[in-house]
Amino acid sequence: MRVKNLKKLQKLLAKIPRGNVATYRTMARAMGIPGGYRYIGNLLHSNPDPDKFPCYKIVKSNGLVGGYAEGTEEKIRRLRGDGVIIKEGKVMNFSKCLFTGF
DNA sequence: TACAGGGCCGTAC
DNA sequence: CGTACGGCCCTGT
Repeated sequence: MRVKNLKKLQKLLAKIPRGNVATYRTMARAMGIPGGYRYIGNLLHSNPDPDKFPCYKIVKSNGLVGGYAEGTEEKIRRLRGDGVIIKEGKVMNFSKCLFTGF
């Protein structure tokens, strides 16, 4: 099992402050895979432990929440629970909520 | 062990 | 505004 990247991603997610979000592109870049944003989605899709793996903190680079294994609405719900304002399926104040401190 | 396909995207046309 | 394709690693057969 090459869960190395998975763990890395998890660590990066843990670095995201409450109320902030990151994009697939950013995460991929932070992992050293600039063009692997799609791969990130793949990892998250096979998310082994949703509870310890806040993948909902990852949104599309255009601010849209994007998809979610358990449903987009659930994702939005969790984001709101983190203090992120979601409207019409997209993150409000996206630039502000976006965390790039990797 | 090898091959082929997949995925919560992004960018370009 | 909508469609098509691209490049990345993992999973399953």
